[in-house]
Amino acid sequence: MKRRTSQRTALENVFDNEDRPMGVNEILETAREFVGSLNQATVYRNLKVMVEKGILLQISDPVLGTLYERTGKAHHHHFHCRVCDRVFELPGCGLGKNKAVPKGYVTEGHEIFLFGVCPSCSG
Amino acid sequence: MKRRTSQRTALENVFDNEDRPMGVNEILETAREFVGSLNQATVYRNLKVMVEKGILLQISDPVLGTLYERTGKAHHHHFHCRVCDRVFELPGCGLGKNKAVPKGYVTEGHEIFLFGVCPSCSG
DNA sequence: GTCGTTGCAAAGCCTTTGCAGGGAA
DNA sequence: TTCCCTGCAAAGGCTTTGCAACGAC
Repeated sequence: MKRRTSQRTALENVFDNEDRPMGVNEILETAREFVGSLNQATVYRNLKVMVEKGILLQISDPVLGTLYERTGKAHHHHFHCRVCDRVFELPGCGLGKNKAVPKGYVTEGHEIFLFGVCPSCSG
Repeated sequence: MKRRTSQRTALENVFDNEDRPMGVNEILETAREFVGSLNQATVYRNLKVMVEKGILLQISDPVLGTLYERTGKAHHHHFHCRVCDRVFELPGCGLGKNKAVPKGYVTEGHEIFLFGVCPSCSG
């Protein structure tokens, strides 16, 4: 990732415009609004690089699979709407101090996924 | 799922002997100890049926992908050991009452994944 | 004997990779 | 001009599906 190309700028634009984890397909289609010829392989390659560089975070949705989001945000978790199948970021962390695990387990991190209906779909 | 075959018995044995979510490959290899000729496609087909019947639960590990576990257990969450890459079930739920979500979100369920080192690997 | 099940192979996704041409510096 | 990056197509995993043979009942 040493050269600035229109493809990479397109990908960054996508994440600038949508503050929400997205899958490869959505990223690809949105990015093509900027660079019509954008290829899937290029997207995969760049997403990988951006994750390694620490610009993006890879998360795993139980239904949608791999999603990508910008790093640098406050600790948060994810909400999957079963109606529109979009994932949203929820501020804060509902994990109580009783997240205590059984003796012998050493916890280093956690990921929480909530399921339900989002405001747009329940309103 | 109307006929009892040796293949299905083998699959049930696997879940009887290991109280831990497992991936297709591990399930297949373990089940082959009972039925050597067991085919991958058969495993996929039967796991699917068992999930539909409510015997098994399908969960999604961020690293390992799809895993299967027996249903009917108390509410619990999962712990992924980064050393041995096995997943364990942790009793109870550390999600506090402040799992309150922003206005407009309707929560119907949740899934928690903890990451770290398990007793066998940290001891 | 029926017809649900299995094994095998082919096909379908999603993701990665090899390669030659194209473009940033 | 250099050589990083892209597009294209082929190849790799994982999972599903079509089909003929098998076997539970």
